Formats: sequence, C-alpha cells, structure tokens
Amino acid sequence: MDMGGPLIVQSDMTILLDAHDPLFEEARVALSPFAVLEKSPEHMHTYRLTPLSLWNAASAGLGADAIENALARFSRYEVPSGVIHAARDFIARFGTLVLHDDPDADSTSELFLECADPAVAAEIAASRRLVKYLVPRPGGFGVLLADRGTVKQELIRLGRPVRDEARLSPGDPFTVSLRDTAASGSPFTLRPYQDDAVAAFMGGNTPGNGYGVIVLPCGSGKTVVGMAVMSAVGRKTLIVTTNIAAAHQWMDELHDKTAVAHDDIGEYSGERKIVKPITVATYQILTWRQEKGEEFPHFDLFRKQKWGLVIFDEVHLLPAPVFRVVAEIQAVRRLGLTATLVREDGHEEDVFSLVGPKRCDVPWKELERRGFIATAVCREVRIPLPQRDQIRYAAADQRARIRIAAENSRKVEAVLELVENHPEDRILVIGQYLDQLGALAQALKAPLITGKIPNPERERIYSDFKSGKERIIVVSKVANFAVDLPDASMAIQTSGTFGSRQEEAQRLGRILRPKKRNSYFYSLVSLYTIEEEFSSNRRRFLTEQGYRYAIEAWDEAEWN
DNA sequence: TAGACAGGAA
DNA sequence: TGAAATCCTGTCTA
Repeated sequence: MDMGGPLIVQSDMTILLDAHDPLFEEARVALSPFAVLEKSPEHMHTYRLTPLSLWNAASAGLGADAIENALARFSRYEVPSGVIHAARDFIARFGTLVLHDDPDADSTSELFLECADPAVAAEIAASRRLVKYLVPRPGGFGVLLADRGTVKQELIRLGRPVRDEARLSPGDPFTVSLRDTAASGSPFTLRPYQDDAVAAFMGGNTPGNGYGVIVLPCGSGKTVVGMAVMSAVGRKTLIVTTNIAAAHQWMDELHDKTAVAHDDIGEYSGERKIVKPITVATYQILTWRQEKGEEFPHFDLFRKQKWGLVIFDEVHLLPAPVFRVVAEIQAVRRLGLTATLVREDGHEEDVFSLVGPKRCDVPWKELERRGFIATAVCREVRIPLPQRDQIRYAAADQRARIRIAAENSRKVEAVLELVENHPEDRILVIGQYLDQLGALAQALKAPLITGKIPNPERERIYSDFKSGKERIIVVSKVANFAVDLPDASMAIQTSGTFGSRQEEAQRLGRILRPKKRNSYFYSLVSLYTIEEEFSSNRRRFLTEQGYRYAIEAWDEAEWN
C-alpha cells in the first residue's frame, strides 16, 4: 500500500530517499543520525543502516523506538519487519556489555565486563581471540586494565560493542583558562554549537563520557572546541596533528586564546622534541621508526607525562600503528576531532572502540542557516571529451582512462569561461595532476602552488591573493593539507582523488568563511567517463550534509 | 646553529 | 588503481 512518504525501506537494510518528494529535507534530517548515505545520484538517494551507524545513534541516546518512528513516519510502504528487528537488535547490543571498575576488591583484575545475557556471555567465552584476556565470573568477565582497549576492539569485531564506563585516570592537573579577549585583540567567546560540543563530550557526571569524537565542519573552529575541552578537563594535554603547519596553528591558537604561558607549550616534531604540560606532536613522528618491523621509538611520548587528555586532530586520518598505542591508553581521556568521520580503510570500528563513539555532529547546513559559515552553491559541470580523446579513452585501460578523463583539455576552456563569468569572486582552481595545473596556470596567467614550491614563495603568493593583487590561484593537492591557504569565495575543482569524500569536504571548506554573498563550488567532470562515478562518490558527503548539486552540461549551461 | 637538500616511508 | 605531498633523519655547507 502506498502511503506517500519519501522513504522506501528495504529488507537488505538499505533505505531509498526520493529527492523530489516534498518531505525530502525533513526525512533527510531524521535519517542522518542513524543511517549512512551510500549513493546520491539525481533522483533517488540510498542510505544504509549499518551496525556502526546504529551504535553511534545508540551512544548518543537515540533509542530503537525513535528510529522505528522516524522510519514509519516517512516510509512510503510498510517498513519490513526484518529491518525493524535488526535495528532493534543492533541498538540493544550497545549497552548489553558494560565495562566497569571491578566492584570486587579481592579480584586480581581491575575491570569487570558486565554481561547480563548468558547467551552473549557464552558467545564471548567461545571466542578464541578473546578468551585469553577474560576471566569468567558470575554475570560477566574480569578484565585487566592493560587489556581494556584490545578487549573492546576484539568485541566490536564480534559485533558486540562495549559501553565503557570504567574510571578514567585523571592525569596531572594543569590549568588552561580561556581568555575573554584574544591576545590578538578580538573578543573571544564560544559559539553556542561549540558549547554544546564541549558539553556533549564532557557529559556532565554521566559515567562513560570524557572520551569520544566530535564532528565539526572545516572552518567552524575545531581548535576552539579542543581548547574549551582542555579548559574543562584542566589536565596536562597531548595534541596530535597531521602535519607541522597544523601543529603550529594549534600552538598559535593556544597562545592567542588561552592564558597558558609560552613556556608551558611544547612542540614534539622532527625539528624540536620539547615535552611540556601542553605538547603538540605530529602523527608522523609517532609512527617513525628506523626500519620496518622495529619498535616505534617515539611512542614513549605517551608516557613522558601523566597526560589527562589526548586530542587527536583529524581523527579520521589516525594512522594504523597509532591505534596500538591508543588501545593501551584507554584510561586517558581522549578527544577525536574531524570534519568527516568516514575512512575508506575499514578502521572506522577502531576509531569507535578505541577513541570512542561520536558525541556530537553539527550538520553544515545548520551552521549555514545560523550564519557561521557561508552559503555555498554547488554545481557539477559535465564536459565532453574532445573527439580525439574520446577515441583514446575508448581504447585505453582503466588506469589510462582515469588520467585522460581528468586531464580533459576542454576543462581549460570551461575554467576560463567560469572565471570570466565570476568577475567579483576570488577563485581557487584546485586539481590533481601537475601537468594540467601548469596548463591552467598558464592560461589563466595565475600563480601555481604545488608541493615543490618552497614555503617563503607560497607565503608571498598567499599574501598577494589576500591583498587582492592576484584574483586567482591554482593549487595542487597541497590544498588538502595546507592550513594556511587563504579563503576564497569560489573554488573550481578540475580533478580529484578516486572520489574521496574527505577531499571534497576539505575543498568546499576553503570557501565557507562567512561573507555577504554566496560562495560557489564548481566541480568539472568529463562526460561519459569514469569521472562521473568518482564524482558521484565524492558528492555523497556533501549530499549527506544537505547540499544540493546542480548538474549541468557544459554546452547548455547558463552561467551567472 | 641554521638552512638546504637528498632519500626513504606510508 | 597511481600521483602527489608530507615529514622524518642524516649530511653537508656556511
């Protein structure tokens, strides 16, 4: 029976969402806390209920009834009962296993894994990988403190998430007070959503909080949230970042917005190895080792102070070896910060069980509505290949096809036309292949920034762009890493990496600093090529955040 | 002591 | 899937 809603819930746990339905937007908002977006072509978006998406919902307090109601409310047809049962089962799994401090003072293990369900206990006891870490006891298992992370990791592989309510070690006290007025002179207060994020992370006196992941858009002040958490925790803090520039930015922000003395903030990198009550390090120094197979000499950093808080910046990039040390430090409060919690390498479960569940997630559109980030208009422009390349493309193997499609020479014409049609905008042209970028830079008579350009030269170009001397700059993949890349009002993406959602989000983030006018995000895609697939994958993230892509064919496009 | 650069890693 | 960027250490120069 057709009940007329925008959702079609199918028994394979996928959910189709009709993009043209009047209730589309409402249904999307209702769905996003507990389902992940899988595909988002023009007419019908596909979501999926996954164990992890349901556990994140459960850890945020969303119950099975709320999920069932949301599905029923927007569903076009009757929701298959199997889906409801499966969702209920997964939601119920979160909370079946609870890790406590051991109430039995005589016990040799410090922790107690409570398991009320004998069937689940039997299932766990039968796992060969788990049994060596567990001491069977009435109502659960004894667990050694040292095995806390490994046990959680193994259990989630069995499909059994653990609610970890065991004590966190406080670490050494260290006061971090936020200034009312930044050292740079501008007044400084937390925005409402930043306050909310800190509260969600700290969780009042709820046991089992004080660790987890906060998801916030690029440019919405993740470091500010980090500093507010540091201030709330009031302990020695280790911050780990993806690169040195990000590490310096953290240090600058700390100097600017907190009252912590310069001498109490240290940098632990290849260049300097200074450990202070507040220490900022890079992932790369932590995972450096002389030779494969040897130990990681810099893992010691985690033990050099009694840290009370570890912050993992861009937690979606946490390198695999670091998970090992994170498994060991389960008693330390830890905060993961990211703009997109997606990883394409299957380590999402490790982030969930070792860093913690998602505590807070602010949709980009929400911030846009409240004026904290700019309104962005996203357009995908489909450009045919020149005739001769169409023939080359048809004859090429997969690898060559990617390159031919990406380097479509007519993209240069399209970029020129776009630039001409947006005389008011400051434009970043972002691409993947250096040859193509070189050609674009030449055609646009604009400076080109690649990884080879030394830092002083980059800074000169940035300042020319900021001052308005240059209206356009062409950038390579450095745009994905450079934290100091100036903000623009328009970005043109000429090619991207295998449809990476993370990259798309990062690039859009470049144009979201609030301004009076709209920002524009153009993505150039070669028509009838593999790029259309990549692009549909990349679009997923932004669609999930509520952005709508207008898809246009180049020849008919009406620019404005 | 700083910088520039090469080579390796993931 | 491959290209590109990064960071680390070590060595050389001034």
